[in-house]
Amino acid sequence: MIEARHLRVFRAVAKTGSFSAAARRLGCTQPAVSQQMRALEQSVGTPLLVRTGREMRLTEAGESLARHAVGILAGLTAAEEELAAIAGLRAGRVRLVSFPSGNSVLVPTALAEMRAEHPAAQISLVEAEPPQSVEMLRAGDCEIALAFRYLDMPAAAAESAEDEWGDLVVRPLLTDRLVGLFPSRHRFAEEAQAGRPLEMAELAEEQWIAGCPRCRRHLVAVCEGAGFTPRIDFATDDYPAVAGLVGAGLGVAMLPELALESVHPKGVTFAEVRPAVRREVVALTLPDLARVPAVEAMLEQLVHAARR
Amino acid sequence: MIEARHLRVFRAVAKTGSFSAAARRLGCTQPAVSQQMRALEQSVGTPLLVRTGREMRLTEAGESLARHAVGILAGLTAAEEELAAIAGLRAGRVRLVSFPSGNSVLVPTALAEMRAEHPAAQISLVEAEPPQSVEMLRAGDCEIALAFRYLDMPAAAAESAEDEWGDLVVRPLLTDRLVGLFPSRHRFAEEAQAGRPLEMAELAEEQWIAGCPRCRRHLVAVCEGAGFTPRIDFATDDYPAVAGLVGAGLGVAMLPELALESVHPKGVTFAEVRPAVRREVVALTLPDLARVPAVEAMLEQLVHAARR
DNA sequence: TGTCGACTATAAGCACTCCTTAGGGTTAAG
DNA sequence: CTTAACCCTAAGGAGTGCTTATAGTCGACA
Repeated sequence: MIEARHLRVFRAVAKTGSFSAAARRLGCTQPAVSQQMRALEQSVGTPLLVRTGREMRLTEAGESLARHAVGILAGLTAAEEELAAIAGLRAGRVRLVSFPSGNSVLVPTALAEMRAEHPAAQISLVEAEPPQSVEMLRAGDCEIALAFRYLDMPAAAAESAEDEWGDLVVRPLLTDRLVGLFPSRHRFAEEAQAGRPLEMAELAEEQWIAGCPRCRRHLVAVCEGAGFTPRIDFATDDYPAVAGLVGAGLGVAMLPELALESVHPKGVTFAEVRPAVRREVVALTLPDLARVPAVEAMLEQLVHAARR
Repeated sequence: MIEARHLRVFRAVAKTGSFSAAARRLGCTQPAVSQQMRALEQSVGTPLLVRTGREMRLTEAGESLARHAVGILAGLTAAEEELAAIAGLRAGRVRLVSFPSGNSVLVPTALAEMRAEHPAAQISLVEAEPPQSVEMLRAGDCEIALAFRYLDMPAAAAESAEDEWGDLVVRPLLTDRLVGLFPSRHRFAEEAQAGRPLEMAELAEEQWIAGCPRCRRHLVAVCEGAGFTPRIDFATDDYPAVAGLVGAGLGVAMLPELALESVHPKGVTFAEVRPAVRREVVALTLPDLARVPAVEAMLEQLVHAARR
């Protein structure tokens, strides 16, 4: 088995024509070169060099190996340089999966900063809701998945338990509150405008507009924690659409702050609800991927962007 | 520095998708693979694999390295195969330098046997007289040089001293006698025909026809050892020409037996001369080259052919 | 749900490799 | 004849790599 170290030494010897010169070039002592060459000759089974007092010549086998060594060592250094580029963030790819409400503000600013600091990194972005995004992460279809979980849940809700993410690396980004959305003509709108928090229990008779399936399940759980089952008339994972429906007077809704940052619907009044419900937004990745430089840097930009 | 061993292990892991399977394929234990991969990841500075319980996937850096590894390992095995071919005499080149009288019988039969045993070996033949052939050997222009030296020389002749070949490898092939050549009409021809050996001293008054410069010097030394200085009228290194000149009655000569094997001149009578003069034909090579398989085999064929 | 089988990571021990220093022999130049 | 440069060999110490043994984890199957 020819080893790369052998070839590096052999090339130096072939180029300089001397063991001592090769040793100087390689930064080691001459006996080291001598031993390496002997080992190489033994491993290939035939002499490679002719020691003739004054000069050092190659045998036919030596010429042959020298020819091959050029390509092999070129390939090795090319590989090393490419990997060094990835490790040094002069290259590298990160596939990011995010849920829609994260895409509005958080992800764009993080991407902008990433682009500014590491222009060569290639970032791709795909939209997917949490259950699916984690699946993609485990399947190797992305490096980072943005997800969220609801805090302050009734103890009965086992869905958002501690080990929902299992062995994934969890980087908390931010926690945002859920706020209530009412049509401006709604009977609670004026009180909300005045700053009075609404009790969930007061909303037992309202018609509800829900978000994505997961958000919908969460809404049901929260309402049942407050003692009633919500009447859900519409459900869509398009947040602006939810706000639009509320503005049209078709019902009330509860959306995370983050989703509303870039939404300014007409005829909608926001209200704080009690008991407070918070949502934690996190970035997820696999333990090994967390050590990939490009992934590491992207995570860093995400937590930075989350601090506004 | 990426080492070849790393790449071999990495390729096995990438192909099988498992450390254990790679270990089985490589014929070692699983911890060995585990350690090698960790060392490789550390040396390139970024993770190459994603361990996700069930399966083993490559990171971007891993994919990159896998791409490069194909070419690098292909180059390595190509080099190993080519060197193995040279070492196994399925390839290999031997450049042989011989003097003219060796080319007539000895070298052709040796080449024929070499061709028969190792058809793939490429043998080239160049003609040169001993002083020059040794020079070519030292200059790297050939692998084997055929040469000769005279035995039974007067002690004064230091030229053919022990260290004429210095540190070269000397393989004795054969020793042939020098025989006298006389025109058949010569006064000694009849006695020679009867088998009476001629004394050198009897030839003091003859006209001589000499061979190559070296042979000529030797002739002078031998004659002076016998008490006279030869009168040399012609000198040529073409042995058939020497014999032809003798046959034409232009003088006497002394040629090695070997040179006469393929020469059957008309009008020439051979005679044994006293004191007997012998010539030793040897094959020379450099110590390192003596271990090159093709050179080794060619030397073997030469000594074999020398035994008729 | 519990157990079994397969996989990986880690630790300790041992052999081997590799590099160094030290010393000797040879060759070419001053 | 001396010097300098080169190569080889030998011996010692540091490091690498492999092995066995052990623990932990995941998925399958009853």
